[in-house]
Amino acid sequence: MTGKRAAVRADTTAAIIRLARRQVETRGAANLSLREIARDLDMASSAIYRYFESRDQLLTVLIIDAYDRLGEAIETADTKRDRDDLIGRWTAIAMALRSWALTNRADYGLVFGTPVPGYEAPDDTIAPALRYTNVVVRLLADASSSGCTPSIESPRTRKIAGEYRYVRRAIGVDAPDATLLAGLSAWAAVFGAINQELFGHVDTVYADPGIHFAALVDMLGRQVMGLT
Amino acid sequence: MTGKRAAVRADTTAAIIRLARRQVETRGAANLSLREIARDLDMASSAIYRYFESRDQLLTVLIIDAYDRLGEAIETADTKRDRDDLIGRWTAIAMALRSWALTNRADYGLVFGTPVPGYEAPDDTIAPALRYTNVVVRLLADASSSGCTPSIESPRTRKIAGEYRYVRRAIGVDAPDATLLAGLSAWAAVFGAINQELFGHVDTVYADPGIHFAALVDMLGRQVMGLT
DNA sequence: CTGAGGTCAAGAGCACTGCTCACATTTCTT
DNA sequence: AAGAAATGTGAGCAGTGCTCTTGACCTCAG
Repeated sequence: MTGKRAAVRADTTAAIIRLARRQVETRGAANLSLREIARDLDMASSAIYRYFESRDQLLTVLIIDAYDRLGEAIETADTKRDRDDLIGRWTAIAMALRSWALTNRADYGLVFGTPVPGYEAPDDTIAPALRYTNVVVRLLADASSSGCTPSIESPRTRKIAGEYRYVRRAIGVDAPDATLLAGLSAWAAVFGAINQELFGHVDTVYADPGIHFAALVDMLGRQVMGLT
Repeated sequence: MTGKRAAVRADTTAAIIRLARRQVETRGAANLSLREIARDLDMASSAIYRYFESRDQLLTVLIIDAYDRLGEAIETADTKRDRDDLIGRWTAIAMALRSWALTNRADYGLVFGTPVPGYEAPDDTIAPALRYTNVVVRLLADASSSGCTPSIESPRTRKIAGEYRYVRRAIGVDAPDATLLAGLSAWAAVFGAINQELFGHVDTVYADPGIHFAALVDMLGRQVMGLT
């Protein structure tokens, strides 16, 4: 089953991905060139198509890979802490997200940057994409079930109550409105801050964005968990 | 001074920009084609270069334009409210940002999406880029000077105090640490939420993302202004 | 051990891209 | 009206993704 052929094939595939990732890092996804990869590998450009059926599919593989590595980073950050240590887990998750983003800028951009209009993410991206999400959802569930009440209030209107009823079902967390609002808001803030830092929208604002980020995460953690 | 020549030139320039914007909307910035614009305009592809020196420069013009329109949208949302109505201004600004983003997805992606590695934004983008920022900075300044104290606490360490000293100078707002933290965090949350919604990371979470967004903005506003 | 079937690479070629340059045409200025 | 400046043209270069035919190689069954 695993003859010489299969081994070589795996090597070549890995080499293509490696070079592709490097190109995306240095020149952006838009400038990924299959021909250049082929040149670097000393093979005909057409040979690449034995390994990936198109440029888009190569990019999709890169995206799946990125989701997967991100998921793993977030998961290990989470599971290193005691399950009861909610604040510790929150902080670890948020910090892991930021440092993964900083050390894998291209991957982050691929995954969380501008989507290409018309590009429909294939089904095999769904599961990897949910990995990092599930970690924070589980944290929210744990926070809720261990009786945390966030130090914020959710507005009470019919519309909002209905919306959060939907959210509860969608993410499978049976938490009160205020917890959902606080948690989703905190998660959005973390992503927003990372986006701003990585994509250069706050270059002149901070001396060291990491210090502000830590303060932000700390504040949000206390807020969601309701521990002043 | 403004003969036939200049008028025609202005028209052609506008037509190129219009077609370029439409291409970016439907196919993404990566697939912007000068040749196709030329074809649509019934002119030689080389003629485009009499109006824009390169594809990159055309994109830069689109970016500047986008920043400018965004700035205007945010400014008018802000100035429609009484200067004292801090919560009203905050809500108007955040809502205007979201609705601008939703109705100008391509522009939003151009401005806040994945930056191209190696692309250095030219100097003429700086001023337009600051327009929308200045609005929210001014709001923060007003909130601080009218005695709002946010309902959160900033962690107190030497590092954090030092960082916010820097931030105070950088954005020119003489507000206490807690106000800066709450304000910047709220701003990040708004952007994060819009990013997630627009770039398709929460498609299955909300029935109507707008309802959650309104609740989020409301909660953040009260938090920053310290009312309630 | 040999030959069939599957796998892989090569190279030519198509249609597209950004961009340049010499040249023709048109408009503005003097 | 004449010269200068602006504008459009078309050919051409170097690059791209992708396809297709052709031939070589490897693997495995008979």
